[in-house]
Amino acid sequence: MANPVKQRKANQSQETTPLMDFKRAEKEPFMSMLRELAQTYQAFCAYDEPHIRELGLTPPQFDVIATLGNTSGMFMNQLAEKTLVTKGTLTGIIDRLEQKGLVRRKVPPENRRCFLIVLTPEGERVFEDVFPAHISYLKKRFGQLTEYELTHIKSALQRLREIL
Amino acid sequence: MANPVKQRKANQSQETTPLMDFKRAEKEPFMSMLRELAQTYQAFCAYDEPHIRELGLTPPQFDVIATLGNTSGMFMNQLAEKTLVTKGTLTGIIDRLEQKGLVRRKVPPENRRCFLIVLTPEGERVFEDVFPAHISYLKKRFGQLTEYELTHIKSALQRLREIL
DNA sequence: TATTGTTATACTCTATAACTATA
DNA sequence: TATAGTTATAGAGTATAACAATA
Repeated sequence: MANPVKQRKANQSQETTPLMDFKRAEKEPFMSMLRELAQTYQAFCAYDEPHIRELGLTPPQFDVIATLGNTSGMFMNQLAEKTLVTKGTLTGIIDRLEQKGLVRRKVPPENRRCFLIVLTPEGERVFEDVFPAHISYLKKRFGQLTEYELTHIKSALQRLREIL
Repeated sequence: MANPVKQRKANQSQETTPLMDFKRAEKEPFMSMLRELAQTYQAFCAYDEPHIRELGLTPPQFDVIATLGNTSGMFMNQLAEKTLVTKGTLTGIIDRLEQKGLVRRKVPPENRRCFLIVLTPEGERVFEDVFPAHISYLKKRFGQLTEYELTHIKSALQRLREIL
């Protein structure tokens, strides 16, 4: 899990949604707003993801740990629904987390078709230790926002999600 | 390029940033705002991407076409910077677009180390035809927003990006 | 027969590092 | 030597479909 040094020059992240440079788009007033959404989210990921990867986790893996934290476990199908991946994909993610010793598949006696996925003690430790650290990391930036600004931004985003 | 029917039950998209279910997070006021950001962006992708894929393109491929449209071509390094991928990754993306006949590598005589990537006539056609179609598709949803709402949302996002 | 999850298959993207060709 | 881009390598995620085991 060597600390990767990216070759890219830009200060940026993973996925790019194609709203960046479509000039005709300017005719539509909503396009500049959507471009702003994409850029803002990408800027957030560019800040967020390297810290997650330093912890030796990928974003989907982190998501699974976060989802399992403070629960008594979840079944594959529940977990897939929560984390928005298909069951086949989740199998691979859980496999890798199991290899890392962070989760465990438990077969419940009452229904031996399914697995209850639970955090191992090591997984709990990650959830307890590493997550607060990540939040502190985020706080460095987002702590700057006033409560008023936060509410404001949040309600703008909610309005946007509403129509989707 | 068969029309894929996703197995997932949830109405959702690709990548999930791990901000969904981390309960301790609630202690920090900014966390709910960040969760809203992630959910809103994901909801957008869930709406946006299937339409792009119906056109036979992946999001990064669409991004390249969009970036090349209305230009006289760009070099690999410029294109990599614009689309925020590394040069090695871009090679593969351009390869696949070339296979599809949408872009072409032109060797400029004055510097034979580099390639000018240009849209083929077919690529132009995609840019001219398919993009407006995609915008109409987006308009179905975002056309609902008033100009006042748009400005409001956009400035909220800008404020957020400012601190990143 | 229906449900749960795995496996098989295939593809795209991601990144780094070593390499080739040109300058 | 420096630059532009490819190639090699490796790994993660994505999806679908076929399958096995259980119910």
